[in-house]
Amino acid sequence: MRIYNTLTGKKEEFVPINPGKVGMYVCGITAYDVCHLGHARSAIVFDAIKRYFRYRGFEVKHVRNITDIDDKIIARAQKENVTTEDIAKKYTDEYSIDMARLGVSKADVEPKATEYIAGMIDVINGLIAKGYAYSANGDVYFRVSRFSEYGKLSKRTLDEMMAGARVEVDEKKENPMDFALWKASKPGEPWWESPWGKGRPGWHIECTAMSTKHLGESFDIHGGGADLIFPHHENEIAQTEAFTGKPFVKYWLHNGFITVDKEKMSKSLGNFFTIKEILDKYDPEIVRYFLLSTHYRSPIEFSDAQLKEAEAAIDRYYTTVLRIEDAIQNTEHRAQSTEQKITEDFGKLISTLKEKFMDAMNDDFNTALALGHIFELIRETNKFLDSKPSGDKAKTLLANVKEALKEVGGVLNIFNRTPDEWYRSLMKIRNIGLSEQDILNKIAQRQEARQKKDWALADNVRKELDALGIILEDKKDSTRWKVRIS
RNA sequence: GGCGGCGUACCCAAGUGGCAAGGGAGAGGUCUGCAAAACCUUUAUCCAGCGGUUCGAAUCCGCUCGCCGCCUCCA
Repeated sequence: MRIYNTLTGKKEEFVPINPGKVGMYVCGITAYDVCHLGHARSAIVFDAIKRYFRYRGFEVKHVRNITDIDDKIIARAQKENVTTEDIAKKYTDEYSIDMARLGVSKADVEPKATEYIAGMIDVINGLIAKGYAYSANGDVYFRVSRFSEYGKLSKRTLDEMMAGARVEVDEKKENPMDFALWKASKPGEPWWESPWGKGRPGWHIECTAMSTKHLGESFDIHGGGADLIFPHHENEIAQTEAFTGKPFVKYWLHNGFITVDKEKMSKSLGNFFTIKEILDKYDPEIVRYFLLSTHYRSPIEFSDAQLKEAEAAIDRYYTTVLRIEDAIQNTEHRAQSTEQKITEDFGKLISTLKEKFMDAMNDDFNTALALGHIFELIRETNKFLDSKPSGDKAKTLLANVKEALKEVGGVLNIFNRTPDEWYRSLMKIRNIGLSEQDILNKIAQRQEARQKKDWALADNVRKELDALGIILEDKKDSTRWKVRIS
Protein backbone atom coordinates (compact mmCIF):
# COMPACT_ATOMS: atom_id res chain seq x y z
CA MET A 1 0.00 0.00 0.00
CA ARG A 2 1.20 3.43 -0.85
CA ILE A 3 0.01 6.43 1.09
CA TYR A 4 0.64 10.11 0.55
CA ASN A 5 2.30 11.52 3.64
CA THR A 6 1.92 15.24 4.21
CA LEU A 7 5.07 15.15 6.33
CA THR A 8 7.31 14.00 3.50
CA GLY A 9 5.21 15.30 0.64
CA LYS A 10 5.45 11.94 -1.09
CA LYS A 11 3.62 8.71 -1.51
CA GLU A 12 5.27 6.11 0.68
CA GLU A 13 4.93 2.41 1.17
CA PHE A 14 2.82 1.82 4.24
CA VAL A 15 4.78 -0.07 6.86
CA PRO A 16 2.98 -0.18 10.19
CA ILE A 17 4.97 0.29 13.37
CA ASN A 18 3.60 -3.00 14.68
CA PRO A 19 3.13 -5.58 11.93
CA GLY A 20 -0.50 -6.20 11.13
CA LYS A 21 -1.74 -3.36 13.28
CA VAL A 22 -2.73 0.20 12.56
CA GLY A 23 -3.03 2.95 15.13
CA MET A 24 -5.08 5.77 13.70
CA TYR A 25 -6.09 9.09 15.20
CA VAL A 26 -8.41 11.41 13.35
CA CYS A 27 -9.36 14.85 14.57
CA GLY A 28 -13.06 14.99 15.19
CA ILE A 29 -14.98 18.13 15.90
CA THR A 30 -15.25 21.00 18.29
CA ALA A 31 -18.76 20.63 19.64
CA TYR A 32 -20.11 24.16 19.35
CA ASP A 33 -22.46 23.93 16.36
CA VAL A 34 -24.00 21.49 13.93
CA CYS A 35 -21.74 19.92 11.35
CA HIS A 36 -21.62 20.80 7.70
CA LEU A 37 -20.68 18.78 4.66
CA GLY A 38 -16.99 19.47 5.20
CA HIS A 39 -17.07 17.56 8.43
CA ALA A 40 -18.85 14.77 6.62
CA ARG A 41 -16.09 14.53 4.06
CA SER A 42 -13.37 14.08 6.62
CA ALA A 43 -15.41 11.53 8.54
CA ILE A 44 -16.38 9.55 5.46
CA VAL A 45 -12.94 9.57 3.91
CA PHE A 46 -11.26 8.27 7.04
CA ASP A 47 -14.05 5.81 7.62
CA ALA A 48 -13.39 4.34 4.18
CA ILE A 49 -9.67 4.25 4.89
CA LYS A 50 -10.26 2.44 8.15
CA ARG A 51 -12.63 -0.03 6.51
CA TYR A 52 -10.09 -0.72 3.82
CA PHE A 53 -7.34 -1.43 6.34
CA ARG A 54 -9.65 -3.87 8.07
CA TYR A 55 -10.64 -5.41 4.76
CA ARG A 56 -6.98 -6.07 4.15
CA GLY A 57 -6.67 -7.82 7.48
CA PHE A 58 -5.13 -5.11 9.60
CA GLU A 59 -6.16 -4.79 13.20
CA VAL A 60 -7.12 -1.14 13.42
CA LYS A 61 -7.47 0.94 16.52
CA HIS A 62 -9.22 4.15 15.58
CA VAL A 63 -9.43 7.11 17.93
CA ARG A 64 -11.53 10.14 17.14
CA ASN A 65 -11.65 12.97 19.64
CA ILE A 66 -14.31 15.44 20.59
CA THR A 67 -13.20 18.88 21.71
CA ASP A 68 -15.66 19.80 24.41
CA ILE A 69 -13.94 22.81 25.88
CA ASP A 70 -12.76 25.74 23.79
CA ASP A 71 -13.30 29.44 23.15
CA LYS A 72 -16.15 28.91 20.73
CA ILE A 73 -17.98 26.61 23.06
CA ILE A 74 -17.62 29.13 25.85
CA ALA A 75 -18.86 31.91 23.60
CA ARG A 76 -21.87 29.92 22.53
CA ALA A 77 -22.69 28.92 26.08
CA GLN A 78 -22.57 32.52 27.21
CA LYS A 79 -24.73 33.61 24.33
CA GLU A 80 -27.36 30.99 25.08
CA ASN A 81 -26.94 31.36 28.82
CA VAL A 82 -26.28 27.68 29.40
CA THR A 83 -23.21 25.74 30.52
CA THR A 84 -20.39 24.70 28.23
CA GLU A 85 -21.28 21.11 29.10
CA ASP A 86 -24.78 21.70 27.76
CA ILE A 87 -23.44 23.04 24.48
CA ALA A 88 -20.81 20.33 24.11
CA LYS A 89 -23.30 17.59 24.92
CA LYS A 90 -25.90 18.93 22.52
CA TYR A 91 -23.57 19.17 19.56
CA THR A 92 -21.74 15.96 20.34
CA ASP A 93 -25.09 14.20 20.23
CA GLU A 94 -25.98 15.94 16.96
CA TYR A 95 -22.65 14.87 15.57
CA SER A 96 -23.26 11.24 16.53
CA ILE A 97 -26.65 11.32 14.88
CA ASP A 98 -25.23 12.83 11.69
CA MET A 99 -22.42 10.30 11.56
CA ALA A 100 -24.76 7.38 12.12
CA ARG A 101 -27.05 8.59 9.35
CA LEU A 102 -24.09 8.94 7.00
CA GLY A 103 -23.03 5.39 7.70
CA VAL A 104 -19.78 6.43 9.36
CA SER A 105 -18.71 3.75 11.80
CA LYS A 106 -17.93 4.69 15.35
CA ALA A 107 -14.31 4.99 16.37
CA ASP A 108 -12.99 2.46 18.83
CA VAL A 109 -12.34 5.27 21.28
CA GLU A 110 -14.09 8.63 21.18
CA PRO A 111 -12.40 10.59 23.93
CA LYS A 112 -13.51 13.98 25.13
CA ALA A 113 -10.94 16.62 26.02
CA THR A 114 -12.33 17.38 29.46
CA GLU A 115 -11.82 13.77 30.52
CA TYR A 116 -8.07 14.05 29.98
CA ILE A 117 -7.16 17.23 31.82
CA ALA A 118 -4.82 15.42 34.21
CA GLY A 119 -2.91 13.88 31.33
CA MET A 120 -2.58 17.25 29.65
CA ILE A 121 -1.23 18.79 32.84
CA ASP A 122 1.37 16.03 33.01
CA VAL A 123 2.51 16.78 29.47
CA ILE A 124 2.64 20.51 30.13
CA ASN A 125 4.64 19.96 33.30
CA GLY A 126 7.06 17.79 31.41
CA LEU A 127 7.46 20.40 28.70
CA ILE A 128 8.17 23.11 31.26
CA ALA A 129 10.72 20.87 32.97
CA LYS A 130 12.50 20.34 29.68
CA GLY A 131 12.49 24.03 28.84
CA TYR A 132 10.02 23.71 25.98
CA ALA A 133 7.34 25.69 27.72
CA TYR A 134 6.99 28.57 30.14
CA SER A 135 4.25 29.92 32.29
CA ALA A 136 3.22 33.55 32.30
CA ASN A 137 0.45 34.93 34.46
CA GLY A 138 -1.44 31.67 34.64
CA ASP A 139 -0.99 30.88 30.94
CA VAL A 140 1.51 28.36 29.68
CA TYR A 141 3.04 28.68 26.23
CA PHE A 142 5.05 26.40 24.05
CA ARG A 143 8.40 27.89 23.14
CA VAL A 144 8.51 27.27 19.39
CA SER A 145 12.05 28.50 19.00
CA ARG A 146 13.21 25.65 21.23
CA PHE A 147 11.83 23.03 18.86
CA SER A 148 14.19 23.12 15.92
CA GLU A 149 11.93 21.15 13.62
CA TYR A 150 8.98 23.48 14.05
CA GLY A 151 7.35 23.90 10.64
CA LYS A 152 8.33 20.51 9.25
CA LEU A 153 4.75 19.45 8.58
CA SER A 154 3.44 22.67 7.06
CA LYS A 155 6.75 23.18 5.25
CA ARG A 156 7.66 26.59 6.45
CA THR A 157 10.18 28.06 8.78
CA LEU A 158 9.59 30.30 11.75
CA ASP A 159 11.08 33.19 9.83
CA GLU A 160 8.67 32.74 6.96
CA MET A 161 5.76 32.55 9.33
CA MET A 162 6.82 35.70 11.07
CA ALA A 163 7.20 37.52 7.79
CA GLY A 164 3.63 37.26 6.67
CA ALA A 165 2.50 37.34 10.24
CA ARG A 166 -1.04 38.12 10.99
CA VAL A 167 -0.36 37.04 14.52
CA GLU A 168 -1.31 39.31 17.33
CA VAL A 169 1.56 40.34 19.46
CA ASP A 170 0.86 39.19 22.97
CA GLU A 171 2.80 40.74 25.81
CA LYS A 172 2.90 37.44 27.64
CA LYS A 173 4.52 35.55 24.82
CA GLU A 174 8.26 35.44 24.26
CA ASN A 175 7.62 34.92 20.58
CA PRO A 176 4.43 35.75 18.71
CA MET A 177 4.39 32.21 17.26
CA ASP A 178 4.38 30.58 20.69
CA PHE A 179 1.09 28.87 21.28
CA ALA A 180 -0.96 28.29 24.39
CA LEU A 181 -0.81 24.97 26.17
CA TRP A 182 -2.86 26.22 29.09
CA LYS A 183 -5.01 29.30 29.45
CA ALA A 184 -5.88 31.04 32.68
CA SER A 185 -9.63 31.17 33.02
CA LYS A 186 -11.43 34.46 33.00
CA PRO A 187 -14.24 35.09 35.44
CA GLY A 188 -17.30 33.05 34.58
CA GLU A 189 -15.39 30.59 32.42
CA PRO A 190 -15.05 26.93 33.24
CA TRP A 191 -11.80 26.04 34.93
CA TRP A 192 -9.69 23.22 36.25
CA GLU A 193 -7.17 23.38 39.05
CA SER A 194 -3.57 23.33 37.81
CA PRO A 195 -0.05 24.15 38.98
CA TRP A 196 -0.49 27.50 37.21
CA GLY A 197 -3.79 28.35 38.78
CA LYS A 198 -7.34 27.89 37.60
CA GLY A 199 -7.50 27.47 33.89
CA ARG A 200 -8.29 25.32 30.90
CA PRO A 201 -6.28 23.56 28.23
CA GLY A 202 -5.25 25.08 24.94
CA TRP A 203 -6.62 23.45 21.82
CA HIS A 204 -3.68 21.37 20.63
CA ILE A 205 -2.65 19.73 23.87
CA GLU A 206 -5.71 17.54 24.10
CA CYS A 207 -4.78 15.62 20.99
CA THR A 208 -1.33 14.91 22.37
CA ALA A 209 -2.71 13.65 25.66
CA MET A 210 -5.47 11.56 24.12
CA SER A 211 -3.64 10.11 21.15
CA THR A 212 -0.57 9.01 23.08
CA LYS A 213 -2.73 7.64 25.86
CA HIS A 214 -4.66 5.36 23.52
CA LEU A 215 -2.18 4.70 20.74
CA GLY A 216 1.20 5.09 22.36
CA GLU A 217 3.89 7.75 21.99
CA SER A 218 4.42 6.82 18.35
CA PHE A 219 1.65 5.62 16.10
CA ASP A 220 0.90 5.09 12.45
CA ILE A 221 -1.68 7.49 11.11
CA HIS A 222 -2.98 10.87 12.07
CA GLY A 223 -5.60 12.44 9.88
CA GLY A 224 -7.87 15.38 9.48
CA GLY A 225 -8.85 18.16 7.13
CA ALA A 226 -6.08 20.00 5.32
CA ASP A 227 -6.89 23.11 7.29
CA LEU A 228 -5.58 21.39 10.40
CA ILE A 229 -2.04 21.10 9.04
CA PHE A 230 -1.22 24.49 10.44
CA PRO A 231 -1.28 25.31 13.22
CA HIS A 232 -3.03 22.38 14.85
CA HIS A 233 -1.02 19.41 13.63
CA GLU A 234 2.21 21.34 13.48
CA ASN A 235 1.77 22.21 17.11
CA GLU A 236 0.83 18.68 18.05
CA ILE A 237 4.07 17.45 16.56
CA ALA A 238 6.10 20.09 18.38
CA GLN A 239 4.64 19.49 21.80
CA THR A 240 4.46 15.73 21.53
CA GLU A 241 7.93 15.15 20.16
CA ALA A 242 9.41 17.66 22.56
CA PHE A 243 7.74 15.79 25.39
CA THR A 244 8.45 12.19 24.39
CA GLY A 245 11.65 12.67 22.46
CA LYS A 246 10.28 10.19 19.92
CA PRO A 247 8.76 10.52 16.48
CA PHE A 248 5.07 11.17 16.98
CA VAL A 249 3.22 10.05 13.86
CA LYS A 250 4.52 8.07 10.92
CA TYR A 251 1.96 9.04 8.28
CA TRP A 252 0.05 12.29 8.22
CA LEU A 253 -3.05 12.23 6.01
CA HIS A 254 -5.13 15.24 5.09
CA ASN A 255 -8.31 15.43 3.10
CA GLY A 256 -9.08 18.28 0.71
CA PHE A 257 -11.92 20.74 1.06
CA ILE A 258 -15.39 20.89 -0.25
CA THR A 259 -15.86 24.01 -2.30
CA VAL A 260 -18.88 26.05 -3.29
CA ASP A 261 -18.33 28.18 -6.37
CA LYS A 262 -14.68 27.17 -6.10
CA GLU A 263 -14.37 28.56 -2.61
CA LYS A 264 -13.77 26.52 0.48
CA MET A 265 -16.98 25.66 2.29
CA SER A 266 -16.57 27.15 5.71
CA LYS A 267 -18.34 28.54 8.67
CA SER A 268 -16.81 31.97 8.35
CA LEU A 269 -17.71 32.40 4.68
CA GLY A 270 -21.19 31.22 5.46
CA ASN A 271 -21.30 29.16 2.27
CA PHE A 272 -21.91 25.87 4.01
CA PHE A 273 -24.64 23.27 3.94
CA THR A 274 -25.29 21.32 7.08
CA ILE A 275 -25.34 17.55 6.99
CA LYS A 276 -28.96 17.63 8.06
CA GLU A 277 -29.95 19.91 5.19
CA ILE A 278 -28.31 17.62 2.69
CA LEU A 279 -29.79 14.47 4.17
CA ASP A 280 -33.25 15.97 3.97
CA LYS A 281 -32.87 15.99 0.22
CA TYR A 282 -30.56 13.10 -0.50
CA ASP A 283 -30.16 9.54 0.68
CA PRO A 284 -26.99 9.12 2.78
CA GLU A 285 -25.57 6.67 0.29
CA ILE A 286 -25.65 9.43 -2.32
CA VAL A 287 -23.62 11.68 -0.08
CA ARG A 288 -21.07 8.95 0.59
CA TYR A 289 -20.81 8.12 -3.09
CA PHE A 290 -20.43 11.77 -4.00
CA LEU A 291 -17.66 12.29 -1.47
CA LEU A 292 -15.81 9.14 -2.51
CA SER A 293 -16.08 9.76 -6.24
CA THR A 294 -13.19 12.22 -6.08
CA HIS A 295 -9.79 11.44 -4.63
CA TYR A 296 -9.69 12.40 -0.96
CA ARG A 297 -6.91 14.96 -1.35
CA SER A 298 -8.51 16.87 -4.21
CA PRO A 299 -10.98 19.65 -3.74
CA ILE A 300 -14.53 18.64 -4.50
CA GLU A 301 -17.10 21.09 -5.77
CA PHE A 302 -20.44 20.80 -4.12
CA SER A 303 -23.59 21.24 -6.17
CA ASP A 304 -27.03 19.78 -6.57
CA ALA A 305 -26.07 18.60 -10.03
CA GLN A 306 -23.18 16.62 -8.57
CA LEU A 307 -25.38 14.92 -6.03
CA LYS A 308 -27.92 14.09 -8.71
CA GLU A 309 -25.20 12.46 -10.75
CA ALA A 310 -24.21 10.42 -7.74
CA GLU A 311 -27.81 9.43 -7.36
CA ALA A 312 -27.97 8.32 -10.98
CA ALA A 313 -24.81 6.28 -10.58
CA ILE A 314 -26.12 4.47 -7.52
CA ASP A 315 -29.41 3.87 -9.26
CA ARG A 316 -27.51 2.26 -12.08
CA TYR A 317 -26.03 -0.13 -9.57
CA TYR A 318 -29.36 -1.07 -8.00
CA THR A 319 -31.00 -1.38 -11.40
CA THR A 320 -28.34 -3.87 -12.38
CA VAL A 321 -28.83 -5.78 -9.14
CA LEU A 322 -32.53 -6.02 -9.97
CA ARG A 323 -31.70 -7.41 -13.37
CA ILE A 324 -29.31 -9.92 -11.84
CA GLU A 325 -31.91 -11.08 -9.35
CA ASP A 326 -34.55 -11.42 -12.04
CA ALA A 327 -32.16 -13.39 -14.20
CA ILE A 328 -31.18 -15.72 -11.38
CA GLN A 329 -34.81 -16.43 -10.66
CA ASN A 330 -35.73 -17.01 -14.24
CA THR A 331 -32.76 -19.09 -15.20
CA GLU A 332 -33.73 -22.70 -15.33
CA HIS A 333 -31.50 -25.46 -14.02
CA ARG A 334 -29.68 -26.88 -16.95
CA ALA A 335 -26.22 -28.17 -17.38
CA GLN A 336 -26.22 -26.94 -20.93
CA SER A 337 -25.67 -23.23 -20.93
CA THR A 338 -24.83 -20.09 -22.74
CA GLU A 339 -21.89 -20.03 -25.06
CA GLN A 340 -18.75 -21.23 -23.35
CA LYS A 341 -16.72 -18.24 -24.45
CA ILE A 342 -19.12 -15.65 -23.10
CA THR A 343 -19.36 -17.22 -19.67
CA GLU A 344 -15.63 -17.75 -19.48
CA ASP A 345 -14.87 -14.14 -20.31
CA PHE A 346 -17.42 -12.91 -17.88
CA GLY A 347 -16.11 -15.19 -15.14
CA LYS A 348 -12.65 -13.75 -15.62
CA LEU A 349 -13.93 -10.21 -15.31
CA ILE A 350 -15.61 -10.97 -12.03
CA SER A 351 -12.51 -12.50 -10.57
CA THR A 352 -10.38 -9.50 -11.47
CA LEU A 353 -12.66 -6.96 -9.85
CA LYS A 354 -11.32 -7.44 -6.35
CA GLU A 355 -7.78 -7.24 -7.62
CA LYS A 356 -8.47 -4.00 -9.49
CA PHE A 357 -10.30 -2.62 -6.53
CA MET A 358 -7.36 -3.32 -4.25
CA ASP A 359 -4.88 -1.93 -6.74
CA ALA A 360 -6.83 1.31 -6.76
CA MET A 361 -7.18 1.47 -3.01
CA ASN A 362 -3.55 0.52 -2.50
CA ASP A 363 -2.58 3.63 -4.42
CA ASP A 364 -3.31 6.22 -1.77
CA PHE A 365 -6.92 5.15 -1.36
CA ASN A 366 -8.01 5.99 -4.88
CA THR A 367 -11.72 5.51 -4.33
CA ALA A 368 -12.58 7.31 -7.56
CA LEU A 369 -10.65 4.78 -9.61
CA ALA A 370 -12.10 1.95 -7.55
CA LEU A 371 -15.60 3.15 -8.38
CA GLY A 372 -14.62 3.29 -12.03
CA HIS A 373 -13.72 -0.40 -11.92
CA ILE A 374 -17.00 -1.21 -10.25
CA PHE A 375 -18.96 0.49 -13.00
CA GLU A 376 -16.93 -1.20 -15.65
CA LEU A 377 -18.03 -4.53 -14.25
CA ILE A 378 -21.59 -3.30 -14.04
CA ARG A 379 -21.56 -2.55 -17.73
CA GLU A 380 -20.13 -5.97 -18.51
CA THR A 381 -22.73 -7.55 -16.29
CA ASN A 382 -25.51 -5.83 -18.17
CA LYS A 383 -23.98 -6.95 -21.40
CA PHE A 384 -23.88 -10.51 -20.10
CA LEU A 385 -27.50 -10.22 -19.05
CA ASP A 386 -28.42 -8.96 -22.50
CA SER A 387 -27.00 -12.14 -23.95
CA LYS A 388 -29.88 -13.96 -22.24
CA PRO A 389 -27.70 -16.33 -20.25
CA SER A 390 -29.10 -19.69 -19.30
CA GLY A 391 -27.94 -22.70 -17.38
CA ASP A 392 -26.38 -23.42 -14.00
CA LYS A 393 -23.04 -21.93 -14.86
CA ALA A 394 -24.55 -18.59 -15.78
CA LYS A 395 -26.61 -18.63 -12.64
CA THR A 396 -23.53 -19.15 -10.51
CA LEU A 397 -21.70 -16.35 -12.26
CA LEU A 398 -24.56 -13.96 -11.66
CA ALA A 399 -24.59 -14.84 -7.99
CA ASN A 400 -20.83 -14.31 -7.94
CA VAL A 401 -20.94 -10.92 -9.55
CA LYS A 402 -23.60 -9.74 -7.16
CA GLU A 403 -21.49 -10.91 -4.26
CA ALA A 404 -18.30 -9.36 -5.60
CA LEU A 405 -19.92 -5.98 -6.11
CA LYS A 406 -21.42 -6.10 -2.69
CA GLU A 407 -18.12 -7.03 -1.13
CA VAL A 408 -16.07 -4.19 -2.58
CA GLY A 409 -18.94 -1.76 -2.16
CA GLY A 410 -19.09 -2.79 1.47
CA VAL A 411 -15.54 -1.56 2.00
CA LEU A 412 -16.74 1.90 1.02
CA ASN A 413 -20.00 1.26 2.83
CA ILE A 414 -22.07 1.77 -0.27
CA PHE A 415 -24.15 -0.66 -2.33
CA ASN A 416 -25.16 -2.44 0.83
CA ARG A 417 -28.92 -2.45 0.55
CA THR A 418 -31.45 -4.23 -1.57
CA PRO A 419 -32.92 -2.41 -4.55
CA ASP A 420 -36.25 -2.35 -2.74
CA GLU A 421 -34.70 -0.60 0.22
CA TRP A 422 -33.09 1.89 -2.10
CA TYR A 423 -36.36 2.76 -3.82
CA ARG A 424 -38.29 2.91 -0.58
CA SER A 425 -35.75 5.33 0.78
CA LEU A 426 -35.99 7.52 -2.33
CA MET A 427 -39.76 7.42 -2.12
CA LYS A 428 -39.63 8.62 1.45
CA ILE A 429 -37.18 11.44 0.78
CA ARG A 430 -39.19 12.69 -2.18
CA ASN A 431 -42.43 12.62 -0.29
CA ILE A 432 -44.22 10.76 -2.97
CA GLY A 433 -47.76 10.66 -1.68
CA LEU A 434 -48.27 6.98 -2.36
CA SER A 435 -47.73 3.84 -0.38
CA GLU A 436 -46.02 0.89 -1.89
CA GLN A 437 -49.36 -0.89 -1.83
CA ASP A 438 -50.97 1.98 -3.77
CA ILE A 439 -48.37 1.53 -6.44
CA LEU A 440 -48.83 -2.23 -6.58
CA ASN A 441 -52.58 -1.72 -6.94
CA LYS A 442 -52.01 0.61 -9.84
CA ILE A 443 -49.69 -1.88 -11.43
CA ALA A 444 -52.30 -4.63 -11.08
CA GLN A 445 -54.90 -2.38 -12.63
CA ARG A 446 -52.61 -1.61 -15.50
CA GLN A 447 -51.69 -5.25 -15.92
CA GLU A 448 -55.32 -6.10 -16.35
CA ALA A 449 -55.73 -3.42 -18.97
CA ARG A 450 -52.69 -4.67 -20.79
CA GLN A 451 -54.06 -8.17 -20.91
CA LYS A 452 -57.15 -6.79 -22.57
CA LYS A 453 -54.85 -4.83 -24.84
CA ASP A 454 -56.44 -1.66 -23.59
CA TRP A 455 -53.30 0.31 -24.26
CA ALA A 456 -54.91 3.66 -23.62
CA LEU A 457 -55.86 2.75 -20.08
CA ALA A 458 -52.51 1.08 -19.46
CA ASP A 459 -50.67 4.17 -20.63
CA ASN A 460 -52.81 6.38 -18.46
CA VAL A 461 -51.82 4.48 -15.36
CA ARG A 462 -48.22 4.83 -16.35
CA LYS A 463 -48.61 8.55 -16.91
CA GLU A 464 -50.39 8.97 -13.63
CA LEU A 465 -47.56 7.35 -11.71
CA ASP A 466 -44.95 9.11 -13.77
CA ALA A 467 -46.39 12.44 -12.72
CA LEU A 468 -45.67 11.41 -9.14
CA GLY A 469 -42.13 10.39 -9.97
CA ILE A 470 -42.72 6.66 -10.19
CA ILE A 471 -41.74 4.88 -13.35
CA LEU A 472 -42.77 1.42 -14.43
CA GLU A 473 -40.66 -1.13 -16.17
CA ASP A 474 -42.37 -3.99 -17.93
CA LYS A 475 -40.61 -7.31 -17.75
CA LYS A 476 -41.58 -10.48 -19.52
CA ASP A 477 -44.43 -11.29 -17.19
CA SER A 478 -44.27 -8.70 -14.47
CA THR A 479 -43.94 -5.00 -13.92
CA ARG A 480 -41.59 -3.32 -11.54
CA TRP A 481 -41.79 0.16 -10.10
CA LYS A 482 -38.88 2.48 -9.52
CA VAL A 483 -38.46 6.03 -8.38
CA ARG A 484 -37.51 8.20 -11.30
CA ILE A 485 -34.03 9.65 -11.17
CA SER A 486 -33.64 13.03 -12.77
C1' G B 1 4.50 39.10 0.62
C1' G B 2 5.91 33.63 1.86
C1' C B 3 4.63 28.51 1.09
C1' G B 4 1.56 24.77 -1.33
C1' G B 5 -1.98 22.82 -4.79
C1' C B 6 -4.89 22.69 -9.17
C1' G B 7 -6.16 23.57 -14.71
C1' U B 8 -8.02 16.40 -18.74
C1' A B 9 -14.36 16.11 -23.56
C1' C B 10 -20.71 19.72 -22.85
C1' C B 11 -20.40 18.61 -17.11
C1' C B 12 -18.04 15.53 -13.13
C1' A B 13 -13.66 12.60 -12.93
C1' A B 14 -9.26 8.67 -13.00
C1' G B 15 -4.70 8.55 -15.17
C1' U B 16 2.24 11.14 -13.08
C1' G B 17 6.96 8.55 -19.36
C1' G B 18 4.50 4.09 -24.12
C1' C B 19 -1.96 3.83 -28.23
C1' A B 20 -6.77 9.12 -22.85
C1' A B 21 -10.73 4.57 -17.02
C1' G B 22 -15.59 5.46 -15.25
C1' G B 23 -20.25 8.34 -14.47
C1' G B 24 -23.74 12.11 -16.18
C1' A B 25 -25.68 14.85 -20.49
C1' G B 26 -26.44 14.96 -26.06
C1' A B 27 -27.19 12.45 -31.00
C1' G B 28 -28.23 7.90 -33.80
C1' G B 29 -29.50 2.65 -33.45
C1' U B 30 -31.14 -2.42 -31.27
C1' C B 31 -35.00 -4.13 -28.00
C1' U B 32 -40.36 -2.82 -26.57
C1' G B 33 -47.87 -2.73 -27.76
C1' C B 34 -45.87 2.14 -26.14
C1' A B 35 -42.22 3.09 -22.59
C1' A B 36 -38.31 2.40 -19.22
C1' A B 37 -33.98 -0.19 -18.38
C1' A B 38 -30.00 -2.36 -20.87
C1' C B 39 -26.65 -2.71 -24.88
C1' C B 40 -24.14 -0.73 -29.42
C1' U B 41 -22.22 3.51 -32.17
C1' U B 42 -20.96 8.50 -31.58
C1' U B 43 -18.85 13.39 -28.52
C1' A B 44 -10.77 15.02 -26.32
C1' U B 45 -5.64 13.09 -33.22
C1' C B 46 -5.60 15.30 -27.50
C1' C B 47 -4.87 16.70 -21.75
C1' A B 48 -4.69 25.83 -19.92
C1' G B 49 -0.68 28.25 -23.28
C1' C B 50 4.41 28.44 -24.97
C1' G B 51 9.27 26.31 -25.00
C1' G B 52 12.66 22.25 -23.49
C1' U B 53 14.39 16.98 -22.07
C1' U B 54 13.28 12.06 -24.41
C1' C B 55 12.92 7.08 -29.47
C1' G B 56 8.39 8.49 -26.95
C1' A B 57 5.08 13.31 -22.22
C1' A B 58 -1.39 14.83 -20.17
C1' U B 59 2.52 12.67 -17.24
C1' C B 60 9.58 15.25 -16.23
C1' C B 61 11.88 20.57 -16.46
C1' G B 62 11.29 26.03 -17.34
C1' C B 63 8.29 30.20 -18.25
C1' U B 64 3.32 32.51 -18.93
C1' C B 65 -1.90 32.81 -17.92
C1' G B 66 -6.11 31.44 -14.84
C1' C B 67 -8.22 29.44 -10.29
C1' C B 68 -7.85 27.91 -5.22
C1' G B 69 -5.81 26.87 -0.35
C1' C B 70 -2.64 27.73 4.08
C1' C B 71 0.10 31.55 6.74
C1' U B 72 -5.95 33.61 12.22
C1' C B 73 -10.64 29.69 14.44
C1' C B 74 -11.67 26.11 10.60
C1' A B 75 -12.90 19.11 8.41
